[in-house]
Amino acid sequence: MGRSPCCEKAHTNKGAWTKEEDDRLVAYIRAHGEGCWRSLPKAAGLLRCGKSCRLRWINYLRPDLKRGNFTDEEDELIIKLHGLLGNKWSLIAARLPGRTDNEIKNYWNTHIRRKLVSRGIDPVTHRPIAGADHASSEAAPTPTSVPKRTTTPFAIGFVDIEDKSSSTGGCEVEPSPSAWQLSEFPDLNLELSIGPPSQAPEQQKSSRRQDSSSSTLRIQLL
DNA sequence: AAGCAGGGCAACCGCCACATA
DNA sequence: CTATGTGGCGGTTGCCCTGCT
Repeated sequence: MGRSPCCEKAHTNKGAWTKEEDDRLVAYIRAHGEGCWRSLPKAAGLLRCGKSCRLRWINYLRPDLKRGNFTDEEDELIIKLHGLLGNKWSLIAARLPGRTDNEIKNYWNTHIRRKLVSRGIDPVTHRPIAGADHASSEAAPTPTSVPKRTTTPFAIGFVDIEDKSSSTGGCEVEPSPSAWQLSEFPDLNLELSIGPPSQAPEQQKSSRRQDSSSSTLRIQLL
């Protein structure tokens, strides 16, 4: 049996948001807070899908968004986190206050990817392109080869991850396919632990799931 | 000045995990 | 235990802007 659509597509607007729609959404969320995205559009008088409202709020309207250019420090942090986590944009975004997963994803695809290539580094594997000397390249799985949204194998073999949150077995700590990455960042001192999310309060509130996305991956870069 | 190409970014789509009835 | 609803995530698309010819 098929899933019911998330909204009545026939009666919803699509495409770019207008100023008026933005105002309505912001006003509604200010008055009632986030939550229940499905019913929000109707309650707020918006002809939009709930998902669309959520995305618009999270990626563009949230007051705590930084916007503007990424700093070099942010660049480097993203690169390092990507090396560890792969395309787990939401996890990466959680470590960059004021930045959204969508923003980081776009930034990665447009800027950082090229930056790495120009440095001679493969943006997927974070290893030197071509002539890569690490002959151990025998198909070491890359971070991005992590199966989509299963229990997240953080794939960090050098640290014990204690999973307090998971009801589904939580974070599998697999033999480290990414252990090699440490050698890429000799100056990187990481503290990894699962703990309470240190993200924006409303983000926490709306976070229902107790999987790898909501488990906080505490990474301290020293 | 006009046309074209490429890049950047907002938004959409489809899938998945979890909660709940 | 199963079916269904909802929220969240990552990948992808397509429009718009800018720079180049």
